[in-house]
Amino acid sequence: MSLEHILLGMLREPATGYDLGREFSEGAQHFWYAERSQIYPTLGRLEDKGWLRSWNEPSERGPERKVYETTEEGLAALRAWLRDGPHIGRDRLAYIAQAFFLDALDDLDESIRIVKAMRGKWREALAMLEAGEDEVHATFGENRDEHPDDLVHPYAALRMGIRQYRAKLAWCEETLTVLTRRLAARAQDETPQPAPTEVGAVKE
Amino acid sequence: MSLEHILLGMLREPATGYDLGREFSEGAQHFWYAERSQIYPTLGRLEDKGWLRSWNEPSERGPERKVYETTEEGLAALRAWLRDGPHIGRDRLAYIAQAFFLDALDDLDESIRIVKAMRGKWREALAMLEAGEDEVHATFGENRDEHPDDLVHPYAALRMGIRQYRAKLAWCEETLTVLTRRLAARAQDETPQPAPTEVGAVKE
DNA sequence: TAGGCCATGTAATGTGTTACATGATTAG
DNA sequence: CTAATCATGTAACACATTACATGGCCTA
Repeated sequence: MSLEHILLGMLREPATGYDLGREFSEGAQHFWYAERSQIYPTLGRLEDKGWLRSWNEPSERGPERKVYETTEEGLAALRAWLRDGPHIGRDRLAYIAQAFFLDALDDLDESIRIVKAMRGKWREALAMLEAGEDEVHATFGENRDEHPDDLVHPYAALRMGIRQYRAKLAWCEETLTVLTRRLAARAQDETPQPAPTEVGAVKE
Repeated sequence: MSLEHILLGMLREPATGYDLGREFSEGAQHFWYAERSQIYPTLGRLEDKGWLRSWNEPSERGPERKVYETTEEGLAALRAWLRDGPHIGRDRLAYIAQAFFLDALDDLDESIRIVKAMRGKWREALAMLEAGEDEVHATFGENRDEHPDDLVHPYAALRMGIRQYRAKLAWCEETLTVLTRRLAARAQDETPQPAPTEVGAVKE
């Protein structure tokens, strides 16, 4: 199960279930998301297995905080999961499915509207990741050879997110070009030709 | 629910649950996957809603085939789903999580091994999509303005897949370069220096 | 005093996977 | 005769979402 291992990875630094939920929803972790209602029971299970330990701490405001931390056994489990090879699941990408079936609308204006909406969402997501990258550059410089050891992998993960969103955005531009040209061509077809010249011969 | 709408889209051409399952597992649909054990009950529900109709046909070999087809109401539901804006779910990408937490191994050779394994899988996936693209080019030419109308959206979906995999592969190369350089630098650090020259002053 | 954030969780429901059950036909 | 492919499905389990419950403290 992936969420378990992701929590093990995150809890090498102690945190509460609430903290983890916030990290997910603030997009600190662009590669995963979980609701708190899923996080709390999972933390309980991991503690039962001995992969996490926990203790209580008073909160500045609000109720007591239950702080968790990965144990040695938990770290071993995380390492086993990492060494187990890439966990590439089958993609379920509803937005590509939408692109695929968009001809059901038979309305290029609608298609264009939807692709532009995608572009808007992905631009926002990319901006967030690029802000993270800028911060890294400002702090440690642009030369990756000089980044501290423990930044290498998190930074690589960030780069993956950036590359993926850029690819999506490039696709939006490519697709908008194609759709717009087609729309223009169709508009022209429907315009009554002032002088048919010799094109008429090819008709049907 | 996405699977329902994807089946509605696919069943504009009549097919059986078995056929749909084969399309998913043969990668004809690179953006979605479902087991037959999920497909059959979903088809039943869609028929109850009146979004699909079905009839039986004898099979060439094997038991009777139950063929489904999208109804007018089903098509309307599909269109509503398409017009509803982009369905961009929160990503759950275990492989990026692995990249992120890989420092837990503290072993660059292992990191490199895992990134190479990712590259291998994605190369295969890309090759399949590119083969599909080649086929399109061979049949309809490379100029998208001249593709038939009903190919436009499926082809755009294919392009998205290709761009995504290319981005992943570019990331693999970038990451392998960084990791290899770092490995080399570390090996050099650990090699006993034959003549420390004046670098010794900076130690600690 | 109302709403937001802190902080814990449970319950019900929805979605997806794995394992199992059944049985015909065909190719090796 | 064995295995693969065709073809249907159910059942048990695992994972994820939405809604609900509780209550203190802080700010506007």
